[in-house]
Amino acid sequence: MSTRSEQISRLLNERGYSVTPGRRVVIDLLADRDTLFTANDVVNWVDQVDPSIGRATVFRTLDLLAQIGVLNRVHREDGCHSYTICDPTHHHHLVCTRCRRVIPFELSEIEEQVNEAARKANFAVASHRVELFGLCQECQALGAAEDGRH
Amino acid sequence: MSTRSEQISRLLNERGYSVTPGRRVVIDLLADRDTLFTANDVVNWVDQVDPSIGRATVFRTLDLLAQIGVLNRVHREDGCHSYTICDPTHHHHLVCTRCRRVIPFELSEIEEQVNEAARKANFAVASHRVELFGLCQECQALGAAEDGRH
DNA sequence: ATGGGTGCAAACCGTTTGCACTTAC
DNA sequence: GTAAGTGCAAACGGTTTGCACCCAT
Repeated sequence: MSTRSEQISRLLNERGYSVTPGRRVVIDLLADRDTLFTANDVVNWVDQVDPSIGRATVFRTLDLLAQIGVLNRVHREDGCHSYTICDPTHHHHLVCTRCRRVIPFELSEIEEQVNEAARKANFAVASHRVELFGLCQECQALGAAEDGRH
Repeated sequence: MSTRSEQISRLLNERGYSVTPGRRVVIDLLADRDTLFTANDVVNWVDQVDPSIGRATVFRTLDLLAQIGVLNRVHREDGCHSYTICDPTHHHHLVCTRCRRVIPFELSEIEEQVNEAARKANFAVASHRVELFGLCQECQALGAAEDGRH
C-alpha cells in the first residue's frame, strides 16, 4: 500500500466512503500507475488478483474515484474512453500514444490564452480540456529504432 | 443542397467515393449544422426524412465523413461521443453546454504555448485537442433569465 | 459480371441495473 | 436493524458485422 494509495483511501474516508476490500484492491492496482488505462484493463487486473470481485464493483469504484477527483477521464485519439490517476488539482496531460504514459503539466499561459479567446467570442468558459498526444522521450528513441510502429 | 453540402460532395468525389442517395441525405442534413450532434441524432433525423435508409448506412457515412476530415469527433463533458461539422483546417472549439452550438476558433498563441510545454517535457507532440465548454452569448442571457437550467 | 453501396438483423462490447445477500456499525 | 456495499446475471445502448441483394459500370 503505497503513500499514494493511502492518500486516496484517506480522501475516500473524508468523503464518507469506506475502503472496502474490493475498493482496496482497485485502489492499490491504480494508485501508482502513470499510464492511461481503460475500465476493461482494470476489470482484468482485478480479476487476476481476486476473481471473486465482480465487474460491477470495479465500475462502481471507478465512478467513485472519478467523483472524488483522483481519476480523470481522458479521451484517447481513437475515441476509446480511458482513465488516468492524478491529483484533483487542475492541469493538462501529455499522452504518449505508444506507451500510454501520461505526463501532467500545467501552463498558466494557456489558461490566459484560453480565457482571452473566449472573451473575444463572448463565451463564458466553464471548463476546458487541453490534451496533447505524441511520443514521450523514451518512445521517440524507440520509435526511431523500431520504425514508429505502435 | 447548400454550397457547404456541395463542397463535401466534391471532396467525396475527389477521394473516389460516390455520393449515393443515402449519403446525400446525411450530408444535406449535416452540412450546415453549427451544433454538436450524436450519431443517434443523425440516425433519427435520417429516419424522419427517409425511413428506408438503414442505421448501418448512417454510421458508415459518418465514418466516411470523419475520414475525409469534414466531421470532427468531439467529446462532450458527460463522456458522450458527439460530432461536429467543420473544415479540415486545424482549429479548436468552444462548445456551448446549453444549446450545443459549436464556435470554432484559432489561436496561434496556444499552438506556441503547447509546443513550448511539450518541449520542456521532451515530448514530441503529434496532435493536440483544445476544447472549451461553457455558455455562448445567447445562452448566458437566457441562463440569467431562466436560472441556468439546461 | 464485377465491385461499390445498401438494408436488415444479429452480434458485439462496454457499461448499467435490479436484486438478493452480506457485512459493519 | 439499518444502511452501505457486493456478486451475479440480465438488460441496455450504441456500434459493427455478415450477408444477400441491388445497381451502375
